[in-house]
Amino acid sequence: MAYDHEDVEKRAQAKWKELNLYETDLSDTSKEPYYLLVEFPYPSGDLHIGHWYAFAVTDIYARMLRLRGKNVLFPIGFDAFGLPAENAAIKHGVDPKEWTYKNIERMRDQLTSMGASFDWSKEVIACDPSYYQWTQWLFTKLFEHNLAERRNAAVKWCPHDQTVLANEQVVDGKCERCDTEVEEKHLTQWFLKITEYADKLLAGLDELPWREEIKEAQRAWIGKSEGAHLDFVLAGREEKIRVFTTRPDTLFGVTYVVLAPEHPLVATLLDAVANKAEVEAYMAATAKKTERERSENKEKTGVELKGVKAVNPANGEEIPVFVADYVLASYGTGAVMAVPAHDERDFAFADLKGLPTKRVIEGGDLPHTKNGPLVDSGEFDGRDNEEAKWDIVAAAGGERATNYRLRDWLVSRQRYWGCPIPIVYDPEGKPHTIPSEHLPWTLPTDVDFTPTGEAPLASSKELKERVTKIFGEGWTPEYDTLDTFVDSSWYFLRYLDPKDNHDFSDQSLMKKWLPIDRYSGGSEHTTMHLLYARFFTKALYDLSLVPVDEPFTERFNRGLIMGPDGQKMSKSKGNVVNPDDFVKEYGADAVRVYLAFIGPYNEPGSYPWQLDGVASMRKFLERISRLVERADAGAEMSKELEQALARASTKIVEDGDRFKFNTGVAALMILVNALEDVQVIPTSVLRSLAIMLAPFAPHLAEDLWEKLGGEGSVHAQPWPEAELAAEEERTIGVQVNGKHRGAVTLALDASEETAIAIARTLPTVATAMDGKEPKRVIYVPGKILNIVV
RNA sequence: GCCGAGGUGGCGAAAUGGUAGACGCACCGAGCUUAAAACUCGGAGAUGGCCUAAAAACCAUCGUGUGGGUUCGAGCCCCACCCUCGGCACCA
Repeated sequence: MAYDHEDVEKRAQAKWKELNLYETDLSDTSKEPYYLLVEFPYPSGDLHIGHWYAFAVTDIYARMLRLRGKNVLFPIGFDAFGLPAENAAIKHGVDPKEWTYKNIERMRDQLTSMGASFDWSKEVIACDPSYYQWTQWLFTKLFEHNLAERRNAAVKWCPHDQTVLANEQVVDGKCERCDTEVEEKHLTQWFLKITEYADKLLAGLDELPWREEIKEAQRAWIGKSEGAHLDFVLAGREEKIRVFTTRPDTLFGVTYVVLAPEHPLVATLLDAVANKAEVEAYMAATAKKTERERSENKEKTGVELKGVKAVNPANGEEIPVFVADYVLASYGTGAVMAVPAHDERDFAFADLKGLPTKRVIEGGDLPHTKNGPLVDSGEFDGRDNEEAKWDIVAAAGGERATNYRLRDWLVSRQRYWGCPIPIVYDPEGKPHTIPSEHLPWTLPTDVDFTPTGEAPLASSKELKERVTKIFGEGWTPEYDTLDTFVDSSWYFLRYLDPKDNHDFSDQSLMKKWLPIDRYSGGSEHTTMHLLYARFFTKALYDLSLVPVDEPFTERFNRGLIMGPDGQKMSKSKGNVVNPDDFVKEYGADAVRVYLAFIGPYNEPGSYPWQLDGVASMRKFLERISRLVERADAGAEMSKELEQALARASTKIVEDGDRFKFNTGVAALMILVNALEDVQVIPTSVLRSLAIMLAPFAPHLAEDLWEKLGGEGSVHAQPWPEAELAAEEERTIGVQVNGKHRGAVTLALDASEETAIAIARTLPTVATAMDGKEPKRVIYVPGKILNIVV
């Protein structure tokens, strides 16, 4: 009794479109607003299994919330700037814009065909001038408030993609996109000052009810360290070396000082050192190494600056100064005080160079990194190291300092298909924002896409002429474009007012709809997009442009769908599952139900795609359609049926709110199993079943609703709020001496005496009691009876 | 190394401190069928016992990574350890 899923799907989708079911009236005040967000996709052109898992399962929740009477905003858009379009342009000579919009059109169809209930009227497309105009406007606001800055810095460069990258886009020293080893370059680039928000980003996490692993990953990424700045004067010279340390308590144990090879003082001191040639050779050698090579080579290297001595501010001791690449120029002050007795790295280096080790904290073997009483530390001897820490800093003339691992966000890219940075340079080379009347500052089309390391926009004649015409002779354009993560840092604000030509969003709607109730996405964005979006929101909040300082109340990172072999899907392993094949054979609904059933959605686990899984869900759906043929309007509603319905309804709602759709589906199966034992089923029961099925299998549910004579759409019905009747009796376990010995069914108000009497009739209980009388009885009505003899 | 999340049948998994393994996959048996598919019914943690022609039912012991502990009672709480996954890592 197979149903024709293609026909059912086509009819249902046409019906929803005609009824305009999913367009959210944002100003509606009769229902409680709920903003459900899922990360907008890059329009790669084809929906893979990951897209299905992301959108179809989130859609189940959107539909469930609507049935439960919420005014649900469930928008969609496209993160449409980015490299693949440009690469297609380079490879096949197509227009990146055309390529992108063609893909968007295709993906709209695919998303509709999975039965996703997106509100397409709110669609945003990041590469559309009506959108990027406001990306540009927001950038100018950040620039005006000194949160965007152009400066020269050591940056990561991807030689394959021919562009700089943000720190967050470098994974294990490789480009996140193309896996190419990144290089370090010194370039003048645009940065957003996310580090100014490091503390706020950290503090905000404490209040968020997110899973600990997401919060911890962000905390680790921000990497706050509290310590002190201390100055080591150079003996007989003007200069001093400023170090950052988290262990000022060990100051008396410093036996040498180390500068990073890139530290500016190294060059200054070069003429003063006795071994200039050796130092220069070392600097040249380290300059050739990537940061990754340096950190992978645990064997430390370095040379002494002979003839130079630093003075320990605590005791006036003169100690040697080294240049070594185990000290990073980019962290702290680029210089450290070395305490071999209480730091593993310094210990290793001192060991290598035969440098002295001086213990200042009592305790175990060296290097000893734990706390303890101070020794050999002058007036501080005997005090607890932690307790004396700040007194030592004060005595040494230092000051408290905090350092972050987080770096400012590098946002300029030497690529074409991105949002043009809304900046022009005056004849002196000073940057100016482009006034809002000239926004959108459109992306020129007369460019050469071939990557040369030079930004493609530099080849545009039109752009240069445009700048000259508007700003005058001698003014020049900015040629870089923005990182696409800038586009995606605020798209969720635009959904509230996507067509507004006068503002980036609507203030009163933001007040009503923000923060976003629930944001569903991938764990790969934990320290990228999710951090950037929080930063943007906080910055815009401080500029009074948005009413909230955290964008997302709840965040769920979904798991990963693996190949049938349990391995990550990849073409080279040949284990890639194409959802289209399954949709064609079993229907979109079966694939949706399978994805919901595969495992909990609230945990970032990984689930293998079982080849028989979708088929079994299809069978389940067919069993439901067969049930519907047994509908009888005159059949009597029994108490058992009512309870079965109530149990399913309650369970699905509870589990849905926890993003546990697997047990929700199971609850539905239990109900269906029970209904199969009933000869004639009241129509009202089956209608309730159709409504509860609707979030999971929206097309079939619509079809069944019609067959059951329901009015309108099943998706516009109220959730069946059957009430769970108070139970009268329950089967509970009986234990003797804490060991399970059987089960008895008891009235919930049965007395302890009754419970014991009935339990004793069980042979297993009687045997276990061995004729003895109970010494103690634990009886929790409805839960357990434990007889201790 | 540090931080976080986990570890339950052949597989995906379920269980507010109270009958561990719901629900499903795969599997086994039976029915329907000329046959198969589909469908329907039933079974199933392991080991042993009892009864048998054989099975079921029934009974016992063991069983949620390992070892301890708290508790009348632990998959769940506490301590130590092992393993898997994720994050950070020469960050001073």
